[in-house]
Amino acid sequence: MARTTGSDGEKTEAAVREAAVSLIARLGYEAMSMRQLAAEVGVQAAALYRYFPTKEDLLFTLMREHMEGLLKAWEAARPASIDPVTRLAAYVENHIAFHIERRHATHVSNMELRSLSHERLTQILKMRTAYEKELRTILRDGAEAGVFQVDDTGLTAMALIQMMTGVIVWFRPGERLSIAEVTASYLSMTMRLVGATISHGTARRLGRARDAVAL
Amino acid sequence: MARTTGSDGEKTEAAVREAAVSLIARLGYEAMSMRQLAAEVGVQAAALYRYFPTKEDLLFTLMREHMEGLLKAWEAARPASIDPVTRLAAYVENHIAFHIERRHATHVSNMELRSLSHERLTQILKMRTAYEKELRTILRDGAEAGVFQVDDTGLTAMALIQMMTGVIVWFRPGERLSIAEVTASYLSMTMRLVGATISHGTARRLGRARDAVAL
DNA sequence: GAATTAATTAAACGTTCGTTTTATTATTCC
DNA sequence: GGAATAATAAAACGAACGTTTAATTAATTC
Repeated sequence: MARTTGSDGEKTEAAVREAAVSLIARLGYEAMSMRQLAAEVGVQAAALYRYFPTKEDLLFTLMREHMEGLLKAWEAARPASIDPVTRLAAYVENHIAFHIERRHATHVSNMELRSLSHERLTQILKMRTAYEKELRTILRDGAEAGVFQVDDTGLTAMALIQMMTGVIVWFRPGERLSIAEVTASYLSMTMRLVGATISHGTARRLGRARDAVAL
Repeated sequence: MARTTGSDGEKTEAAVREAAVSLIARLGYEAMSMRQLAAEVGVQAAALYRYFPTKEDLLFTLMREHMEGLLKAWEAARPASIDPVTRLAAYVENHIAFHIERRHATHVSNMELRSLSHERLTQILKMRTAYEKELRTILRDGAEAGVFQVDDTGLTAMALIQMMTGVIVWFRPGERLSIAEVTASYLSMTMRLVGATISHGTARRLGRARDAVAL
C-alpha cells in the first residue's frame, strides 16, 4: 500500500513531534527506536524520514524549539520595571510556569544533550546560556542596589535554576499541590535565598500571590 | 589466545566498574556498548560477562552501591545534636561533599533510572526516599521548634535536594571556586531559604565555615 | 609436576537498529 | 480528467547490538 486516505503532511509532522517528545522523555533518546516512534504515530518508519532526515535532526528540532520557546516566553513576560525584586519574581514565575507546562520537553532538553553533535550542542548551550544570563543580570543588579544579599552571582543563578527546574522531577499535576501553590512556594523560597529586602510594593505583590494560594 | 599474564578477577572487576561509571556518565547507558566498555578496560566483551551476567546487572550494581554509599556516608556524618540548624548544616555539607566527589556516579544514578527493571527501580527509589526522609525530618523538627520558616516540608526538601545535587552539573574542580567555597555558599543559601534563626552557637559554626573560605 | 580451576580470547548467533530504495496510492493542479 | 506531486507502505541493507559457546592459557592446588 501507499498513501492512506486523509493523510496530511502537517498533521503527521505534528503527531511525530508530539509522540517523539513523549517517547524520548519516557524511554530516552537512544532507547527509542524509529520503528517504535512510527508505531506510536500509526505510520511506517520510512514515513518519518520525509519530515526529519535523521533521528538526530528530530532530536535537535525538538530541543531548539523548546529553547526558542523559553526565550520567547521570557521576552514576553519580562517586566518593564527596573526593580530587581519585581524582575526576579517575574523570572521565577515564568520559569516555573513554562517548565511545568512542558515537563516532557524539558526532560528531553536537559537529559539528551549528549546525543547531539558538537556543533548542535553548542547551539543549544548558547541559547541556554543567554537565558541564564538574564537571571544573573537580575541578581547582580539587585546585589549592587543592595536589595539582594548574594555571595556569588553565578553560583546563585545556577542554584536557583537547578532548584526551579527540578520541580518537573517530582511535581505531578492534580496531586497534593496546585501549580499556583508550588509557584508561590518557590517564589518565597527564592526571595529568602537571595536575601531580598521586601519593599512596600513588593510585599503587596507577594501578599497577593499568597492570597491566591489560600483560595 | 586466552588468559593473559597477570590477569586477576578482582582487578578486572574494579576496572570494569570504574570504566563503566565514566563511560555511562559520558555517553549514557543505552549509548555505551559492551564492546566499548571492554575496549576501555582492555579486554574482550565476553570477559565482562564473568563479572556481570547482563548489562543491566552492571548498571544496577553501580547504582545500588552508589546509594548505599550515600546512606552510609550520612549515617557517619549525622551529628548527635538535636539542634535542627546543626543537623541541616551537616546534611548539606555531607550531601555536597559526597556528590562532588562522585560526580560521574551521581550522574548515572540520577539519569539512568529508566533503564532499570521495575523491581530494581523500586529498590533504588526506596533508598533514595529513605535518604530524602532524613532531610524532611530535619526540616519538620526545625519548623516545629520555630527555628525554620518552612511552608511545606516535602516541597522544601525536594527544592533543596535539587539545588544541592545540581552542583555536579556546573561545578568543575580546579576552576574558579574551591569545594570549600561552594559548600559554604550552598550552606548559607540553604539557611536563608529555610529562614533559619541563627543562634549563638550556630553563628560561630557558620562563621568558621566562612573563615575557611577566606583562606 | 600433574590436575584443577580461574580468566580470558575468538568466533559466532539471532536480533534490532537507522536508513534507503522502490513502488503505490491519494490529492492537487490545470 | 489527465498529469504532476505529496504522502505513504513494503522490503531490504549493512552495521551494530547484547549475549553465548567453545577453546585456550595462566595460576593455583596437592
